[in-house]
Amino acid sequence: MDSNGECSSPPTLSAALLPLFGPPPEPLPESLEDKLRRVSEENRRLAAALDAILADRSTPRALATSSPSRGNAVAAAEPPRPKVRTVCARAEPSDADANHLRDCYQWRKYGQKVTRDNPYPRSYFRCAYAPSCPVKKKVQRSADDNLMLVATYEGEHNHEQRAQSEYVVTDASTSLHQAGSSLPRSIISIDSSGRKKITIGLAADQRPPADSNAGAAVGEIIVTPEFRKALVDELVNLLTNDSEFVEKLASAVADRVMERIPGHIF
DNA sequence: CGCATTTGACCTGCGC
DNA sequence: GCGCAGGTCAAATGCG
Repeated sequence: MDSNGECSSPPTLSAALLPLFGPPPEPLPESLEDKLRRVSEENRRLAAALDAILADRSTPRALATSSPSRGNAVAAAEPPRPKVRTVCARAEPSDADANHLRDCYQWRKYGQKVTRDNPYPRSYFRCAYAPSCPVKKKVQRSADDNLMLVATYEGEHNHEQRAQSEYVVTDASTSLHQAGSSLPRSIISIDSSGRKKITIGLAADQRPPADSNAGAAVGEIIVTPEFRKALVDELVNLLTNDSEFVEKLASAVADRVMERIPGHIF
């Protein structure tokens, strides 16, 4: 799948999922109620998929069994290193002087430093929720764009996330080069009970108004193409091995086809 | 008063 | 060994 969301590979499950991530082939008359029901159903399926992915990541043995040759070799040859990942986020203009990236964890700042290659100070944070949590976070504004925050996370949390939050996940190229457009965007939200919800295909102006969680921190995370590809790969890998999902998908496709047959009576 | 943040000092790793 | 840069510590400070 390329950066435009188009897929040039032979028909696979990922190709079958394409309608979930892109516009429908042709607009069908659909009431708001129908749309809400359809999106809710997609939410439910994707939430289950994400839960499975996260559960899989938290169990190294499961990863080792899914790719035995690579996983075992790496584990045997290299000492455990803290996992490092980088996230870019666009800060609100009103927060132009702030140097903090809000997310679903609680952080305590323990240092700040001006680095050589960047005029903006780098802030150092530790996870404040669990004293034993080894995760650290570095946040620094981009030297090129002072509204772009670059956060580097080291390590993995050994506890559940605590605060509720909602992220608007966008494609890097989209938000950098087509800012202001109404392209479909995905929303991943995590409520206080730890349940994840993904809403696919709703542009910003189509999203439902904020509910009782309006006070929650909202950050815009720009997903790099590498992260996006890894996420898609993992989703495809997981869903391909989920016979129940494949069965339900086939059933849903069949229903959709039947809907389009002229004269079909519901 | 307690907690989070600030900030200068100190520590550590790396290149020369 | 020395200097530099990044990372961390801890006392001072601010705020609710």
